[in-house]
Amino acid sequence: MPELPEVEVTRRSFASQIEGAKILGVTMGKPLRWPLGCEPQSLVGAQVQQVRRRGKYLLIDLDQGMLMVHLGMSGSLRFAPVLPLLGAHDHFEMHTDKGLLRLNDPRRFGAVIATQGEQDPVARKLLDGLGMEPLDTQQFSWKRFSEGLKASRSPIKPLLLSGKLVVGVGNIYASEVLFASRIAPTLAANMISAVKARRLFDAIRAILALAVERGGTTLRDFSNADGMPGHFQLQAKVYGRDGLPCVHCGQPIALLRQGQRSTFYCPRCQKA
DNA sequence: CGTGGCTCCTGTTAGC
DNA sequence: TGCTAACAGGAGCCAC
Repeated sequence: MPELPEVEVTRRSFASQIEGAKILGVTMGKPLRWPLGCEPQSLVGAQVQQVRRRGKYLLIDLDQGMLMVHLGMSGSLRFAPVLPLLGAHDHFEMHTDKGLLRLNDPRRFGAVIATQGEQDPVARKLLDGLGMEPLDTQQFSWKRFSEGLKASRSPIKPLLLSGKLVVGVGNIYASEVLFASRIAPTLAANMISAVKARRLFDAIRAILALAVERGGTTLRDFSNADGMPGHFQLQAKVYGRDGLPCVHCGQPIALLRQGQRSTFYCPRCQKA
């Protein structure tokens, strides 16, 4: 469900509300991808300082330590003064003096991890090696991006998904940005022309920024921490549209598998 | 080291 | 209608 825009929209929807909150209690449901890493009770008394994001991780800074939250494939956060009774898929809840923060995650690929901070070995293992932040104009530079492409012989679609060059581009947006820049998903990164690489660089920034601005994509059931669905009907131009006519040329959209993930593209518009 | 395949888990949908 | 299999927005891990 959540790619960078959805994670960022979630962050913005509760960050300022939870700032300064004191933790009063923590409840865990079924196991998530990783254990919390500490006794839930040991978090009681800590104070939330700010909520940041790195890639698809939400980083909740505490006066002592840092919570890392990942939404995995099916996770969503809610933050509110009062919430309904815990449901079968609510696996983490943090009670604070400003409200309840709750993670609902049916598939449990998500995680909440308590660390000592960004230098904690557990945090470093997950954060080190992440690529550039595409919405950070300082960090996401054309120079580094084009050099990164030249350094890899991987097909471009799985490279985008890997997060090693640029973070936050998930399976939907990967297909969409490649369609927008008219690049075949199977093309080796180092074989992409400068013109196409520049289009891809621009498309990643533009499409992700627009998605954030519009409140994220609600393909199935995304909603932010206020419970509001996204309004970015990304009118996915290729994702999920196999067999349907390309919005640009009318040719049927094709579907292929790359690394166990579906890729959608137009065989005519996106030639190598 | 880079790359590709497998894996975790549950819910929904496509196909017979 | 009902069962079964395939597939789903992520990404770490392990074997080549």
